[in-house]
Amino acid sequence: MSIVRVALPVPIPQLFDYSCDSATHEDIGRCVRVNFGRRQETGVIVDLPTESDIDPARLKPVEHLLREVPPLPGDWLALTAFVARYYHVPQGEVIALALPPDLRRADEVDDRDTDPLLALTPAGRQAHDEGGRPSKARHLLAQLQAAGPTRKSVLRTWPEGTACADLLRRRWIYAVRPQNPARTAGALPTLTDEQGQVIDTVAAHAGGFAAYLLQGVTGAGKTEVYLRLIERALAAGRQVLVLVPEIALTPQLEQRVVGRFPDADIVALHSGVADGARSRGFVRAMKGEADIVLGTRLAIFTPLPRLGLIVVDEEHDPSYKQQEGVRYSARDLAVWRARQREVPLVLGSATPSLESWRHAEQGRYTRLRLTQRAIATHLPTVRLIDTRRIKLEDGLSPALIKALGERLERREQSLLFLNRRGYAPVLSCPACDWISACPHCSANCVVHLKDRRLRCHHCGHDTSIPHACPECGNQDLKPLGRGTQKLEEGLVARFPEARILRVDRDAARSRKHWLELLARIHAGEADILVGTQMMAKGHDFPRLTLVGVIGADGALYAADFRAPERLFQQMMQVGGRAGRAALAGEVLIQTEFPDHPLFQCLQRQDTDAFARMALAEREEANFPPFTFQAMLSADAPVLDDALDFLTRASDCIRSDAPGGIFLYDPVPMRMTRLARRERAQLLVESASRAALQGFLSEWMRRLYRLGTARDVRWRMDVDPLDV
DNA sequence: AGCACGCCGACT
DNA sequence: GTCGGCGTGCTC
Repeated sequence: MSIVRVALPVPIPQLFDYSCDSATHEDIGRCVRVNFGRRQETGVIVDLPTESDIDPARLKPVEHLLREVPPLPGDWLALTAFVARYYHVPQGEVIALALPPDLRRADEVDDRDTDPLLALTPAGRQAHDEGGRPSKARHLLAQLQAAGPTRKSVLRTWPEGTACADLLRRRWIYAVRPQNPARTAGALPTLTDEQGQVIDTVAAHAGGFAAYLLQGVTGAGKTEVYLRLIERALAAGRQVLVLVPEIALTPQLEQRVVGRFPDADIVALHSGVADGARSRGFVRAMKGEADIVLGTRLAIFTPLPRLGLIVVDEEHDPSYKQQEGVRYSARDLAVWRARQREVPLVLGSATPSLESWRHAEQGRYTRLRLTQRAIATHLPTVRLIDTRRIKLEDGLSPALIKALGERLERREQSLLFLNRRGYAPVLSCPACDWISACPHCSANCVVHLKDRRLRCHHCGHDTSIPHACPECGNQDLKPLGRGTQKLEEGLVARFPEARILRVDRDAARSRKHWLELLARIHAGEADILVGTQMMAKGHDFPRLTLVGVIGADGALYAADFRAPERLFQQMMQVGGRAGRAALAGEVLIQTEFPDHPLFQCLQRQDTDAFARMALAEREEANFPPFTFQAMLSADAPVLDDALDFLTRASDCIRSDAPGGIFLYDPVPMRMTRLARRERAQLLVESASRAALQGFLSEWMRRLYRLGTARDVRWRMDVDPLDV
């Protein structure tokens, strides 16, 4: 009779022991079905302890041990254990998040992908021809050579069929992908000297852990560097993990990877991938069959037995941080995982996060630079338009209007960037004080004139636009401010001959809509694009030569200390859209603060100067990355209950907090009300990550014991992005 | 989180 | 007299 220690998907910071006659160490990492309280749950065996702290008589037996699926590997369990420790969440919740739902239920995994057609690789043919000491593996190899490509299920019935996994592991055989086009042996782009040096540097230490911060402006050829490094890893028989930001709407990198490695087994993991395919990809990766896993933050949890390289593209992107549930940072976990598996890690960005920048400064990461634009001729020129003394027409300055007119004449594309969708951010009554406040949030409902709706962009509240003021009956309600729809409307009136295309979350409702829009833009069916931040990323538009930025100043007023960093990153990114190919690009930024250092750095496109300045400010103010933070937040139907909880949470440890730990006072969150709940937060800070972690462990122990009023919910966020 | 138990208020 | 409110406590 053995004891199994099980992680269950419940918000209790413990593991649970069960008895199980048949379990052995081979079963660590396997799913089990167990009775838990009144109900049944699926968990994962994380250990096989010799004895339990629980009275043996109280141990319930495991209901079912699922042996149909291979066990999760030890390093994967270690990763989930680390996430549980670092982010202070129960390991069972981490596992529930990391494991595809189908797998946790251990349904029969679809055979379409698990029964691949197997064939010899060149290495396999070589091994076969060379002969060597007879073994099961070589015997099976000879059979397969004679029989030609064979389904795995068939091969398994052969005398030495069990050696199949061994052959796959040695990369003597591979899964033939039916839809593979013939390998395009087209000429690879010529590398610049810089690219060559970067690749050599990383490749020189391919055998162990090393973190690289690859800094290169848009068009400097970061992707080509990734591809060459991937190529080398694959040639060495290793798997590669590539993380991309949550704009999985852009299939761009995926296409380039697929195009470059047509023979590789590539697993894509993003929000557009259905559960079934996700499970199959997970299993293929775990079995060592997949060569490349390309996905958004969740992909960091893919088990990869032959892992040889991790790439994090656009490492500064905030979408690597999960903002609910288990609040992990996939970028930070990538560093941990690379160290754990002793493989190199490449963090790429044109505008690195200040956290990574600091790590590079401290020598924890090796900085690599790509300064030359590999593709286009020049960087775009950036012009700041001082809007303080000029009259704007439809939100546009004369200079921007003139620039747009010139592009129309030259039949080039323009992009107007306005990070505010809808027609106007608020509807107001000039006669009284009424505004279109959301009934559930401390935010205003946005006017969507197209479908005559008022919508809250935070909670989704949706009503029709009233015909008269609900307060005073005035029929003349005025939309205030300007969103993408209104900007579009003004442009249509001003440039009636131009083809104007709005690209925001309303226009690109689904992946399908978005791909259609992209296709139209590429086909040259638009002269002026009006877009939100979804236009900032990915995609190069060859005829795009003008980017106009409207309403950038908001970030300068923002209370969030990271707002300027984000603005700079976004501006650099959106500016990078302009003038690729042979056409020179121009970026016009309308601002009331043309002298602001941020805009000055932007004009010179001097990322280093901006980073130095921003870091100096952060150090002065004692903000991250010079200090480490955690945020305890609570919400309840009534603000006072949330504040009350946080006060008690603070009181339960305040007197025991070691020196160097700063506990702030509980305060209402910036957006206090969200979806009928009122929210408050309590910040903890320390100059030492270890000290903060030690404090958090003790605090969490006490918090779980602290009684919670029934309608209060709380959570801990380690390394929060929004403070 | 669920789901029990348990102890006080207004209802057939 | 019961149905049911939600405070408290436990789940191997």
